[in-house]
Amino acid sequence: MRMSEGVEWALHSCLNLSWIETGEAMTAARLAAFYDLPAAYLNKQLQALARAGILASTPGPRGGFRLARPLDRITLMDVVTAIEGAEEAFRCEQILRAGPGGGPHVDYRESCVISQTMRRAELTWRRELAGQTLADIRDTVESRFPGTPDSTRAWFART
Amino acid sequence: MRMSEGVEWALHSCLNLSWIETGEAMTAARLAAFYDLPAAYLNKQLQALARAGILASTPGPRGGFRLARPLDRITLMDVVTAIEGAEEAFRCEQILRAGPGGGPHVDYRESCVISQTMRRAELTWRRELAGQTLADIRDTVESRFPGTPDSTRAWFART
DNA sequence: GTCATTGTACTCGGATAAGCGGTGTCCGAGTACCTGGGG
DNA sequence: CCCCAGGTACTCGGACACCGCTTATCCGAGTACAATGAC
Repeated sequence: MRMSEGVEWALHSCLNLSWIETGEAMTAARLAAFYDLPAAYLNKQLQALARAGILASTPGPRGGFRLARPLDRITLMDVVTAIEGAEEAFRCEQILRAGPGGGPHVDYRESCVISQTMRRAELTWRRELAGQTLADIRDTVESRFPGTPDSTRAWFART
Repeated sequence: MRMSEGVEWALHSCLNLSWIETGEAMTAARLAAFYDLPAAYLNKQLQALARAGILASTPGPRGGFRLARPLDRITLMDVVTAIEGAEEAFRCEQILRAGPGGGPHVDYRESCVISQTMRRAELTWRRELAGQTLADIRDTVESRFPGTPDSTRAWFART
């Protein structure tokens, strides 16, 4: 059970977008160059964020990606869902249905105690992710590493 | 990000093992027949549980699998770890290292705020899983569906 | 000088291949039981 | 009748194919800008 590494890329790229905010769009290629990532593949992930309404994209020259809304309205859950999809990690295949007392019209995702418990546990995780916004992350970073915004801006201005 | 379906099989099989407890071992084939699962593949999952010390296995005639310890000492986390492995879902690839201010000797799994937050969220999930034992599940099932232990025993006695 | 038109370069966007882990299967090592014969 | 040896059937255990998803790449659609020429 492993989460796509695109999630990490997306989170870092959103933070970078917030630090270089100039009203201008930033291309996927430049965002990729910052961490030496494959540009076309990062582009694919950013597309997913755009489809989810987290980023806004504009094609053509002077085009690229921008944040579609402020960081305090983007939760970690939003980003994870955009990249990974909305499906849960534990999926009850309802094997009880094939068992002795199994009926074809029972929804075992609801009635199976194992399914309930696993989903409840996963829900606490999702709630934790939904409770953290990218603004929280940004604030913590700026508090611990105050030079980050400036140096990031400088890097993108230089290249 | 999807969890192996073997986790579901393993959890249900452990409960069944607790209900048919007779001092005798139960073969993977019979456990698989209960839910109409591929026997050889379920066997593979049970092997993982045995390696993790959750089940005890004995080969040969009259062989099979038994619970290695009581259900109240088997947590959901134990089973998930046995099947899925101990690695975390979110793995910080330390892309900050390749960035402008990145140093080769910094452990970004520890210092990166994104990594910290993602891991903390995942930890709440793991803690939830570790706080639930299979005995809790069994008690809830027996409370809601009192006939389950008997009917399960009966099915295995019949076949 | 101003405007329209054409051409060009650049960006996202989705369609298209490679790699890898989960899924599924198979046969061998080892063990308990059964069978047959001897004491 | 009891004991022992050999054979047999059964189980786990790990090695071996298969498949779908993640990873990675490429080219086309569309747009803004620049260059060019007409007015």
